[in-house]
Amino acid sequence: MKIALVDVNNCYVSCERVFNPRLEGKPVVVLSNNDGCVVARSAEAKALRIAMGEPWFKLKNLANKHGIIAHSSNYALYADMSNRFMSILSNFAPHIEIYSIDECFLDLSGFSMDLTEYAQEIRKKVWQWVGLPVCVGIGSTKTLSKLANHVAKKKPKWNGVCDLTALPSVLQHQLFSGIDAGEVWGVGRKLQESLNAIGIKSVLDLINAGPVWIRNRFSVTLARTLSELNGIPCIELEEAASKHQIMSSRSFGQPVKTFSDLSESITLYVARAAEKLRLQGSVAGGIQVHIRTNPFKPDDPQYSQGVIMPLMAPTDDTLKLNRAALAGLKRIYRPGHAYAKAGVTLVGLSTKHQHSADLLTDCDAIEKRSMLMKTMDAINMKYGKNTLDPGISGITERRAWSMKRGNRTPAYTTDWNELPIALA
DNA sequence: TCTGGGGTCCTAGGACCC
DNA sequence: TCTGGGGTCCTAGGACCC
Repeated sequence: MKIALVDVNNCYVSCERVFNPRLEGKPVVVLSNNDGCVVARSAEAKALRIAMGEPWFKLKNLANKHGIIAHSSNYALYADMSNRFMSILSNFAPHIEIYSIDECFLDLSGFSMDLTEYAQEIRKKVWQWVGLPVCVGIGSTKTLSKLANHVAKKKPKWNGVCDLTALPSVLQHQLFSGIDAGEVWGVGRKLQESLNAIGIKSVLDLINAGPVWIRNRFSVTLARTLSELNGIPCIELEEAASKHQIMSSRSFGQPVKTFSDLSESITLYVARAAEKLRLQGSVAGGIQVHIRTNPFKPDDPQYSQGVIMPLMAPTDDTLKLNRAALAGLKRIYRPGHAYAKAGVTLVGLSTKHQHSADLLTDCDAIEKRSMLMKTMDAINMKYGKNTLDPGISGITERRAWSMKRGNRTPAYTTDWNELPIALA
């Protein structure tokens, strides 16, 4: 097997730079919803040692001192850029797996040409067509291709492409002895700490550990990772798999106290989640509702609760899902708390047509409802999100709980009203 | 003042059954 | 008085990923 991982460098910052070249060469960060914390950093910002996930309010001083430019996140723009990026990649391999908004695995098994040259061609094409800088890692398993991508990104001498399959194993081991085990895909902070404590520091140390011992001391997951590092594929390439659960949740722009404000927000999240559900042709067997206070305010009374509401029959109907969600909210809502976040998760998903109607099912009513949902989705697709929502979700301008996004750039590519206009 | 959102997988432990 | 052992299923929670 030969797998390439193509990954956009500093994705959100790079997307912003496509439309605003003045950001070039400057420290730039993109913030999460509510302008809460840093989710993307330019190379210049990384050089200032700004960490991923750092709360923005803690960086205000540093920002003033170095002229750091912060943008609110603009997901409509990033999603559209991502689609263009993926569609370019699909021309370079028979099978691809879109792994995240900025990463894609390509199956290059059986390709006999010089893969480093091929990967450079990919980089060139993506740069020419959408203006995004990417790096490419190639390995005989997904885990190795991720590791190769890390090398391509961090070490300039590789010039953006690292093909481990073309590297003799002596040199591979030399390379791996200089990389922390924590950089491996699947080894997070906790695992890295435990591994370090028993003397496994580098990727090479991990490769040399016994698989049985790792399985017993840790977990099957880490044992699988170890096999992958040794070139034995354990993680398949998955093309367009359906989601097993669909979540929609948000932190509020300001604390929310009343049941009615909470139910407005829940209704909106149900609408978003149900739309995704219908898009992938699934139905949900249940809906989970969760609410919580702000854990960063330990002096406030804390409350965090969720409940799963099973449905009589699996459905993709926004209004039925919403009825269940609000009944769940009623169960877990406690007055007197300042809620910071709420959300819903659709669970027990299955393919829509797997379900046969029973004697009590009113097929006519279902058919009518299904038309209503299709119409709603079509209108929202054409005129923008939230054009049509269930009445209870509140009027946009009056929502006390809406997000803060102070520095959002226009939706350059997805909204007619925000197209960039070239000034002659 | 101000700390994201959306996923997957595994494990432990309780309920229940025979 | 003495009160097993093995299996399945479900859920909550943790760890990880981007």
